[in-house]
Amino acid sequence: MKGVDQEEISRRRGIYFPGFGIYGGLSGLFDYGPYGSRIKDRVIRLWKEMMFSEGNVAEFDGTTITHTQVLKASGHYDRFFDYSVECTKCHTKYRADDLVEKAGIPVTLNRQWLQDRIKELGILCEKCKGELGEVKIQKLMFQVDQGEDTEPLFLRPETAQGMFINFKEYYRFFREKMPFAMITVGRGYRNEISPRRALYRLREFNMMECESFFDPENEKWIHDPESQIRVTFLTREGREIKASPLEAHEKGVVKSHPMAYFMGLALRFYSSVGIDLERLRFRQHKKEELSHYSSETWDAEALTDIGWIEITGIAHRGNYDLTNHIKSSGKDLYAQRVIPKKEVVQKTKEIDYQKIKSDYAESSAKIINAIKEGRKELDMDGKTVDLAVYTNEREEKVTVDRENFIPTVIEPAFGLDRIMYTILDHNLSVREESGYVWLKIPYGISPYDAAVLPLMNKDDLDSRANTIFESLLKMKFSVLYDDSGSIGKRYSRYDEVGVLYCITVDYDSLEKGDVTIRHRDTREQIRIKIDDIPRYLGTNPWNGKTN
RNA sequence: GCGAGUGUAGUGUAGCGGUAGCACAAAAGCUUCCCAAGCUUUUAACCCGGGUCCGAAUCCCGGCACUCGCACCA
Repeated sequence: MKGVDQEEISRRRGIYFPGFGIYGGLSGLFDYGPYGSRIKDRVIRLWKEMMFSEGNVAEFDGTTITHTQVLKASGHYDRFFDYSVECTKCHTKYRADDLVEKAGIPVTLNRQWLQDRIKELGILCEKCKGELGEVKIQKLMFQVDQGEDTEPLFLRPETAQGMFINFKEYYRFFREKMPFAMITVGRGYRNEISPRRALYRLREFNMMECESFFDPENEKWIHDPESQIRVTFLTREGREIKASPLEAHEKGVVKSHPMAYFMGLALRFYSSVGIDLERLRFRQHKKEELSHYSSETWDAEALTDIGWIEITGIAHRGNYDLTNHIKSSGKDLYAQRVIPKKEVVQKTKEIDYQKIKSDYAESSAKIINAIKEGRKELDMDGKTVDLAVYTNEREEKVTVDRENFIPTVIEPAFGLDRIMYTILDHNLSVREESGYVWLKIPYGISPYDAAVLPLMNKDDLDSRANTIFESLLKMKFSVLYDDSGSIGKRYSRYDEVGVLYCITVDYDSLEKGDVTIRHRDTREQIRIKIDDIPRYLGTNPWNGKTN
């Protein structure tokens, strides 16, 4: 929003601010203050409600410290190091492994190795042909040390993995029926090289992620995508179309049905937290942009004062993660589907332990291992032994009505901090004539339900207002009490942090037992009975609509 | 991480060798019965660490942070 400095207001009013201020700060780390924390909590609550309304959705809450094997299987571990090298002349920076790869050599991810190859091959700066400097390592995940001789652990770079490694738990929870989805809200950590722009790029950040699991033969969500809300879709070919998620899917722009479905869900969510859909688009990732695991990815991007920013990524992860965790752990993370009954001949190989023992009493273990490795023959003391002799094939007829498959996964991942940034950007409003600033967020994410204000701090107005305040608190409303400064100044105070209602106790209140209730956006007031206050909070009595 | 620039009360700023002004905000009081009013009073700052100098917020060096470019962004 032009003319409003979001960061200035956020610092001043305790929405968010840079972390560790008294010690000079630490880049990429921000804290949410009293108002920001409440807004954030309510955004999370709305998101969860939205997701849970699907019925076949459950929640997961996992640890942030992560087993190293998980990250090795997920592919994060190999990208753990970024090898960079810089031109000593023009200071252009390159990825060392990219340069070596371009020279046509298979890359080993090792600092010294890369350094040696660059020297050996005489690789120079692509721009100015200057000499390249030292290969430097940038760690992209935060490491946690356990002890001296143990492997380090890592803080998770995304929340998703917990939803894959425990797949079987969820599969049982949903009584082995697909599709279903798991959601989680939590923190992730990435050691960004240059965190910048307030909440945009953080090193510790909040995510709201969902992993939905499908039988690849029936990759459809249980409901159809949104058909009413239309937004811009920007395809990987650069085509722009205005469509609802349903239309986008039917036209083949968005290939995946569930992906289109989650786009609609995202749109309803954005709308409920006050993000302007006129300043929102879905942008498809180009081929070279796709993550190591994804075949189709769409980002929801919002237009803010710092340009188009990604606030949600909806990625088709295929069966990448589960496949790798099956390989890496050796555990069964398969789902099963029911198929028509059929008889199949099952061939099983049995190792004839008795025969091995009688032929090779001493070195039977060698033979057995070779067979288990699937080898056909083995050299024993210069003689070639035919291993087939030691196995018996057995054929068995069995009835089968189930088969294994690895579910495919579609992941809508919402960046909470960026969503907060966008909400503030889209809702901080200025009155042109006076420069008056107010935050026009929906009631659902307003940090407090209302502020209770005595018109003046005397004549019993304050004690009456305080009684109302206390009783609203008892009824579990989140309210504030404020008797300091002129009434106008107090209205302004709560307008600026998005509190929708101000309840004012004036002289008439003392006689009639009523109060005025003021709406933030219209500044209109009406008089209502004190007992009616709870009924009015959350509604808009000025036009009969709810907020 | 590199290059350039910038760090002064909660916020926005002035001062640029003689230890800091202003505005808004906040607090106490007066005033005012409804949209950042006024008056009085008060609280409150030179990013951190070295160096030069009789004396440093000011000059120099290092760090940290921010802004803008470059690079990075699983």
